[in-house]
Amino acid sequence: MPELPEVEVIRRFLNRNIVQEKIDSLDILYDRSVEFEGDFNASVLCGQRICFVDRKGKYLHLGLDRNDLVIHLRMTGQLYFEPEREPKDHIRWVMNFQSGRKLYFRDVRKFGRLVVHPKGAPKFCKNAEIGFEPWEMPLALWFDELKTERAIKAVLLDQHILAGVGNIYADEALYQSGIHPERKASSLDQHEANNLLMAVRVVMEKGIRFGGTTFRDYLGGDGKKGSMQDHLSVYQKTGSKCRKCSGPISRIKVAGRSSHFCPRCQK
DNA sequence: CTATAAACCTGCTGGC
DNA sequence: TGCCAGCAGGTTTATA
Repeated sequence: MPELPEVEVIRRFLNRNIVQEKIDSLDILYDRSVEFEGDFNASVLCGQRICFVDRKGKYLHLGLDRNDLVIHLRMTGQLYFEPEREPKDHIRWVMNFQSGRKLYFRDVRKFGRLVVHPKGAPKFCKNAEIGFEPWEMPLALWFDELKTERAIKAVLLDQHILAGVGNIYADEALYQSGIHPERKASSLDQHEANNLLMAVRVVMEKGIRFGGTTFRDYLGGDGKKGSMQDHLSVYQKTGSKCRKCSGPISRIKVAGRSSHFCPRCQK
């Protein structure tokens, strides 16, 4: 579900709401939704304070006194307090704070994970380092990463290169910069590469500003839907008119994902 | 190195 | 109304 902008909206919510809170307990309702990187269990969290709420790409990183928590919402994960006005089915874990507040994790498809790490620099991706935030990626390195035969969209979606780009914002950034999703990454010149990275930054800033994109499950931590879906140009707009040339938006499969683009504006 | 599929899961939609 | 295929914002692993 959520890409960088949606996770950032949730991060800001958590940052306002759970920093300095002390954990009392973690109730695990579905075992596989929680993993432990080390020889301990949920009871280690008791009494620990939330020191900070950070984010790397689509991963949330909660720093505790003696552990680090990494949360990935995958496709349908949601985090919120006060479930009386939210669905109360599909809850996978509940974090109880000593203040009495409860943070709920709801996840219909059960792909999301809370991973408890020992204190230190937690690993986000499984077998490799996670890539740069779009705003921190150096232009020269970005251009270097494009020296591959892969489709440009596959590179955009690769979390080891850029962190946080998913299917929606990849399609939007490619549209904004006039680049066809199937173009070989190595065929982009310096100018196109720069434009594309700038487009990623702009479209993500816009996504954050509008509170994220809600097609089905996404909710900000306050339980509110985002409105970025009303400001998209191509994603999920197959057949409707291109904003630039009025031609129909196409949909094809690239890198195993459905991809939406304007055949006339994106070469 | 790259590309594709499958696995992990459930629910919704559209066609017949 | 019922059934079934296909699809969904993601990541990892296996296979070609």
